[in-house]
Amino acid sequence: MSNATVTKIPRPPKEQRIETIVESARKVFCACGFEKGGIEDIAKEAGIAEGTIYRYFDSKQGLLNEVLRRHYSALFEDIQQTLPSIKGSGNRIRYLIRRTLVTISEDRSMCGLRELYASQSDDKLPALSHDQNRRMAILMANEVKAGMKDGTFRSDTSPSLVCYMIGGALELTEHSFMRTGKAIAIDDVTESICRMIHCGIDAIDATTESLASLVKRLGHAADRLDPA
Amino acid sequence: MSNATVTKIPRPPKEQRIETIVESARKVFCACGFEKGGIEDIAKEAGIAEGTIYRYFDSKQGLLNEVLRRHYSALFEDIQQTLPSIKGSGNRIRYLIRRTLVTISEDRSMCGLRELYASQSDDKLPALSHDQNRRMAILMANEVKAGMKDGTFRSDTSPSLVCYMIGGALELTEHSFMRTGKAIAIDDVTESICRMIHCGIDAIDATTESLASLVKRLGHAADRLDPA
DNA sequence: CAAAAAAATGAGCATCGCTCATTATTAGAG
DNA sequence: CTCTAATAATGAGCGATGCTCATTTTTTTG
Repeated sequence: MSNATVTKIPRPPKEQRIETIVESARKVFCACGFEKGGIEDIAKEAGIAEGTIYRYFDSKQGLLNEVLRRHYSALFEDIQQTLPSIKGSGNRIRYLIRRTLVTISEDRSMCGLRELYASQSDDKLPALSHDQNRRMAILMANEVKAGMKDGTFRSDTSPSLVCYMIGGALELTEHSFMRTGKAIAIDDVTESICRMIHCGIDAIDATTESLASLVKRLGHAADRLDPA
Repeated sequence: MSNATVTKIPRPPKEQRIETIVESARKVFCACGFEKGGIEDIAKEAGIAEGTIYRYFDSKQGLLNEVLRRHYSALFEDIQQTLPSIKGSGNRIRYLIRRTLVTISEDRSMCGLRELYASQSDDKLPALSHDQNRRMAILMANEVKAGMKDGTFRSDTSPSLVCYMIGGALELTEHSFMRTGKAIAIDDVTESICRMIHCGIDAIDATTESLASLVKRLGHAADRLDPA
């Protein structure tokens, strides 16, 4: 078969092959979802045989793991670079909330995978998505703890529960985005969540500011009427 | 084959057959999970052929739908009976939170299904679990709106976001319960969530104290100015 | 009782993740 | 370069499973 027109295509190095496979998997998963995106499709997209994929990955799930790992590692690198430059627990929490919303907005198809993924970990692997969620939760919990320590936050606060609430708000906003496709009002949502965290929903007769001044004025008035 | 020992077993009525199938499905799903619980297992458990199941249900997913629908319909009937007897938006929200936590604690295996289910609705049916979550969200949102209307809550609150936060806290508490199996401190969690909703996490000890003392002093002052 | 309708059956289809014997390519030694 | 061993790639096919449908069994109707 030494036909003159046949040019031998040298095998790409291992690294590049993995790159091709992961990128093909990402495309297929994003386009079809995890369940419907078959190994066959990924192999075709990558221009290789199915079996080759299994030389580099244990399973379809493992392939998804890698796709998501790469996606998240970029996000976390970004966060870890930015976070130290922000001062104040409250501001850092606000940043984490906002940054997450930006990520959700940026990549709708990937979010679909993430959602699917989070629940898939029935009893199989310690799912990567959980790890990433936990990582984010840890970052937030640290900020809450820091805030409790320096007196910014109440000391009887449960950091994990606060994170659950923030996480829940983000997750359900994501859900809603996935379903409706309606753009997320990032700044509005961020501020709403922050306000909620900081002040709750109870009505205070006046705003906090005027309450403070009211306390002062009433204090003065009381001083005159009833000097301590 | 008219053997004397063979007794003809009459076919059960349609209703009872469905009952048997759904109950068998519940058992199998709870024991093995949705993925690993095969139609074959359900058929065996029910003592019928696989094909018979498909006379009454379109698909395995449809069968799970019915299992969950029945589970939730009992919960919601209970809630709808109890809710009107509770006065005050805040108290009704507290009840909804607590009732959900009780449900989660009561039925761990069912929760596993619910979780799985919530995410499975990639683009298939409008998943039932979402419907139920939405139903609960609507109940809560109504309470938040009522509270905003009667002045209990701030008027710039976003009802849906509040529900997202509560829902998130509940869902992640559920997650944690599912993973660790550690009992949920129902009352503690309920109170933490409620406190968070009402007051946020900001430290206000100073304000609260001064408000309390202020009230006292104002009371004294008022006594002098306007002796009863 | 006979015929028609309804219910139940289970062998088998289709799909899909995954394996492994076979083939192709590369690397290293002489 | 040639021969050989190691490595990579292939794709037919296996096993599992949700689901179908021609056939059989039971019930209802006249």
